Amino acid sequence: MVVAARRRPGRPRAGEVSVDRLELLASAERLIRREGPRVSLEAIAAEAGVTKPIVYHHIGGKDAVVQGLARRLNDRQGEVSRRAVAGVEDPAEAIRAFVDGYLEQLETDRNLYLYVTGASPGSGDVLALADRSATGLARLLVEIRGHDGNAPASAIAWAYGIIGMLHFVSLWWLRDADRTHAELAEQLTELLWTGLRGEGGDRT
Amino acid sequence: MVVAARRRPGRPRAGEVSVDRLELLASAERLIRREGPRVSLEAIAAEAGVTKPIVYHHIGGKDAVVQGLARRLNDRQGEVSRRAVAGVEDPAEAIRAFVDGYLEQLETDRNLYLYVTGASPGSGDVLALADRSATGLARLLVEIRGHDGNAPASAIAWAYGIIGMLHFVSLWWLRDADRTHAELAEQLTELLWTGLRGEGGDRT
DNA sequence: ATGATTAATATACCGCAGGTAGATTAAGTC
DNA sequence: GACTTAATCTACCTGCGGTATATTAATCAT
Repeated sequence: MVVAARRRPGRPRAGEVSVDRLELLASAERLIRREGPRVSLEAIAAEAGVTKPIVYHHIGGKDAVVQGLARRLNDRQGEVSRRAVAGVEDPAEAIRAFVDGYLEQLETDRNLYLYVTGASPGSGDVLALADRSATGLARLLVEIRGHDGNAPASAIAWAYGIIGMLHFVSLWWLRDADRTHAELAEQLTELLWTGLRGEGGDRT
Repeated sequence: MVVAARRRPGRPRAGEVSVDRLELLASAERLIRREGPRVSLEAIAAEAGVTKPIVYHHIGGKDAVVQGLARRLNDRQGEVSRRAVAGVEDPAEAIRAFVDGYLEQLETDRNLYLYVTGASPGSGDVLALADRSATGLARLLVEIRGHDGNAPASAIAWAYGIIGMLHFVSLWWLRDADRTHAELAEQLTELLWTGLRGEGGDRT
């Protein structure tokens, strides 16, 4: 394991650049990708060539690190999904593309995803990182559906529900992967689009 | 805080009853209900009037305790939901009753639920306790839907998805409760039953 | 009876991870 | 050049999960 050379204590000399928040997050991400989701703050600091207090100074506690990584992950995943959906007309097909993009990205960000979602020291930590996605998704839901008249109240509930659904399916799929992301996306889309009622619906 | 009198070290005298697995779990549940989801194993042991190693002897590590409590919680919640659904003909109404029962039970088991779901030391722990529910639900899905021909493969994915959905919505609802469980059940049922497609569906 | 074995317990410790206080070095400033 | 300030490291504290070992008493073999 190649550890970056540690600095001397004390203020760095004039020319030396100091680490910043961004660099720390990038280091954390690199380490997690390489070593898996069970890395300590100390290891993260070491990966950046600094020590724990620096992480606290620039970012904050572990929760803040998780938050920061979650944000990057969210943004990247949002970007992928947005690109996948772009130009797709049929809404069901759009959902399929969205989910498929989500799952495909998940495979490459696997460790990062596990770190971010698996790090719940207290309790309501998993939610904190779902909040951003949820509000965004809720907006989208209101937009595309109008939500049957007057109730955007249900949109936020739906958003959390959908995110939870994707999350759990993701964890399960990452653990015992027994199908391709394309297959899984297809299956999830069916549930999301037509619901448990199925294709039949009101036709009878 | 009334702490049960600790025993003397050594084998208990002839008449004295010894704690068993069931009693330990009951104590843990009682403590969590009273003190919230952030209780240590040591506190759980103390609540039962014993010490940590006893918990390890009778149950196992923390994971085992969580598992045990999760099982009780699952069973109770399953019971409530089963009773709520009994005799309901309309499938959509059955779903609504199921979800409503789930949410109502959640309010009384709040702390326990948070303890069980929030305790993820490593990573894939949340899944472990979802597994039982998921396989059961998957069976149910295959049963009531036949799953459109030949694919029970998607049933398990749907099951994890639905459980994840309920889970996330539950966490969110427990945190910022802004509606009644009846309202939320109604909204979730709409999503689960008709899907994002909505009532319209194939009618056009 | 009495010594050896076994069951059931408590005490005391280990290691790790998150978090923090205080020492350390050098740059800026008057 | 002395003083303040910035940025860093070292060293520690705490809480928790987990375990090794001592302690007590019942049980069993002789």
